[in-house]
Amino acid sequence: MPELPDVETYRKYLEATALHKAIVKVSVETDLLAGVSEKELSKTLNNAKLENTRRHGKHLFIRTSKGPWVGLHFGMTGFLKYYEKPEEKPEHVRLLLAFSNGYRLAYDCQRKLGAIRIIDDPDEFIEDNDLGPDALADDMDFETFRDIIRGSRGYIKSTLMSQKDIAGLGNVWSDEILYQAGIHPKKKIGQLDDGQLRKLYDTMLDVLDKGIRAGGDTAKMPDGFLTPLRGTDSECPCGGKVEKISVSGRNAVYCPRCQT
DNA sequence: TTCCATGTTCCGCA
DNA sequence: TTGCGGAACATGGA
Repeated sequence: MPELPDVETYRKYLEATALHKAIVKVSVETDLLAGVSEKELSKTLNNAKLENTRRHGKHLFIRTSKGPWVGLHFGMTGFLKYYEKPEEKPEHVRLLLAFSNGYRLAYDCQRKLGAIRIIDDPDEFIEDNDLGPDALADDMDFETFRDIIRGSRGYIKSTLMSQKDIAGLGNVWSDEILYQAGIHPKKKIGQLDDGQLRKLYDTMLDVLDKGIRAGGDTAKMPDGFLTPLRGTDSECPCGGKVEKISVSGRNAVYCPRCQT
């Protein structure tokens, strides 16, 4: 479920498990390679170590001891798993690193919508791909947020989800933020006043923080949150029914009573 | 069997 | 020309 809270969780997981260990073997599924050959990837990773990580939006960057970074994007179904016993291997492994201590790190991606890259400079990558500032970046203050949102004209949900505007929010967490802020997903940006944008900004930071603390697990969010109610015919605490509508081709889940 | 999915990219229309 | 909304994409589970 890789939006910002999930990718941040994978980043911490990788930092806690797979750093500073010599890589002795690399296997990769070539379909997911983006702008890099299998040979180049192997050359960069073999006998190298993973030194540190960085996240921008839904992208995870891992610096190797040889200099270049490995860039991982998780698509809709990607995740990381670190394990020792071969029988713990997950089902759709697309990149597998074996370390000298016998453990392995798997990048799993069932639907192949993720990507594996070699990146010389993450900042350059962010610029080349027109990614907006990360939703949790230090310099994402309210004024910056407001100016970014005001620079767009469509539905508020679409703008929140646009990685070119703000990087990190996807379908599920944008729904949660709008729900907590009491704003209808199909509200046009021109219809929102600064007070509502302020509320949206505060809510975004709060929801992402709680999402990260839950390890990105939408089912584990406490009462009063929308994410555990997705997909079911559920009732909002207000007593109304949670509904689904299409916004820019995505499923938006919301409460028509609480969100106007 | 058909539909649907938490991702991005691309095309057509205002 | 630019930006937005929707379709398309790949894969497999319900």
